[in-house]
Amino acid sequence: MDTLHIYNTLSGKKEPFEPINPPFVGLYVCGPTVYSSVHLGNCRTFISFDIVNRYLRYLDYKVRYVRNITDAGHLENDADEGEDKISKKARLESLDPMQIVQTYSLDFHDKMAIFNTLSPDIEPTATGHIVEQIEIIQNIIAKGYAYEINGSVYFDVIKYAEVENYGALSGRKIDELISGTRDLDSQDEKRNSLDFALWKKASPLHIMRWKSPWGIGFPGWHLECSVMSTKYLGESFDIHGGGMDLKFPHHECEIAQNKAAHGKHAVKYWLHGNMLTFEGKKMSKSLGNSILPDELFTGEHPLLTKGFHPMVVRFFMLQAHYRSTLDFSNEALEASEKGFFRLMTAIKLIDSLPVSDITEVDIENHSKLFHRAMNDDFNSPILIGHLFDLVKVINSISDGRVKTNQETIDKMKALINDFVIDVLGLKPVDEDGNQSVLNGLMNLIVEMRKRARLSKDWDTSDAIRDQLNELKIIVKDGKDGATWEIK
RNA sequence: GGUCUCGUGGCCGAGUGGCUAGGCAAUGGUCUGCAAAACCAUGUACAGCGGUUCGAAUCCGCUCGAGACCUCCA
Repeated sequence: MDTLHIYNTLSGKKEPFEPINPPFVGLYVCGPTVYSSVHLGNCRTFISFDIVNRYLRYLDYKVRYVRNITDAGHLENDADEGEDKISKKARLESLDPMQIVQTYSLDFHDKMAIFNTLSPDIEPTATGHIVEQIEIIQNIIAKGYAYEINGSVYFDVIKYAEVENYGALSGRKIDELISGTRDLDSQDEKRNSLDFALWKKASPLHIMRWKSPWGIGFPGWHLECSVMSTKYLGESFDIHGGGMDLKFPHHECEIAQNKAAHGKHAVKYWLHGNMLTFEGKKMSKSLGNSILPDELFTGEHPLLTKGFHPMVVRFFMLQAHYRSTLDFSNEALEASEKGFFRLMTAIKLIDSLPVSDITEVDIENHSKLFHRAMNDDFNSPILIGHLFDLVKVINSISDGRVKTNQETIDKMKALINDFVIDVLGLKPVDEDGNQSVLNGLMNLIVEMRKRARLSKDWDTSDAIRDQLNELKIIVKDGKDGATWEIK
């Protein structure tokens, strides 16, 4: 593919990417609910869309990337007594909800930076857009697609479905949805179990509360994305992304809200990233099989044999296509780790390649294949496959088996920079004073000194100790062997 | 139960009608004091059965298995 094609969930097909107002591109991605630490599954989605963002920018589109922070309105469940996740956590820990929000927003940003994802251009919060959310609710009520009851406002899905296709995105049919609903909870004040909350009345327990025309309450979860995406990207924008698990009902509700309020579907291309699985099952907090980024970096987790560098984890994720599930395992991570370092080692070789007058390398062809891979719905695993073809070429040049000239080397370097550093967002890792390497080295030196001492080779033993002293490393001989520390 | 997706060689994972994906692991070789690295070579992989076709991992049907969504989830 010579131009970018992306898979649109709405049509179920790969479509040529044609922005509404080129060269501008509006990109909205559903961000996290900040009531606990992000786990690896969450991170995968944001890394997937980081690639989308990066490649669009590489193609010189003027991207406005909006990713929200859900800091209110996300309910524990759909029942009437459903409690806001953040509100609940705050109550349980006797904290102000905004402390929870701050703690986990910082954690989220920290992890996104560690994974080398680019920051969104705008990162709006639900609590910062209460006024806009109230306005759109009033609008939807005025259009007749929402009703108030006991201080809460619900979207009338049945009425909406009479004129619009509710389920267009997720491929669901309204009749099947109605018959398929399980709970026949008589407590439910909604007209139909499919209806979803636009505004919820706050119970006395609920500490996050705002004034509204319907009394004290808080906004429904689905609403914020409709409001904030259109506020910052316009009533029609190009790409809306999110995890596959948000397709229904979250994104379906977003579409319904937008159509009810503005009479049109806001989004041109819907993109959905697939799940990270563990032993075949979706990694999620509720299943208790989630792994936190820090646990993976340090290896401090019962299911992990060792720690992995964030760039290795990123590389691992990019070796699968964003629309496929990816199964997490120690073995798979270890394979990626070796591959990643093979790639990085080859890249470092470029600067010291022998230069010839002639070239046997068709760098333009590599470039073409790289572009073709990414143009095909951001196919990063194919790109990585092609990168390893180039790795082989680089190593062969280094070994003197293949000849190439300076011009080709320059182009190669630029190409690697574009695709590895800019598009895939991978960066070399080895230079930042790796503690485990230091420990390994010191263990080695201490062991060699021990051997010298056992054979009463005091000259060698003392020379090692003195030279380490000069490096500000103190060796201390104790009863149980030597220890060391940095002065 | 309903809707949908997936099942690729030891592992991970691309690929949607004919052309070696790739990484890791494995085996043989070149190189090397020995290793490592690198390079070269090596895999009757497409859940099963049946069908369509000159030709199927790829399309269709059935069977088996796994998963996702239908309730909060990236």
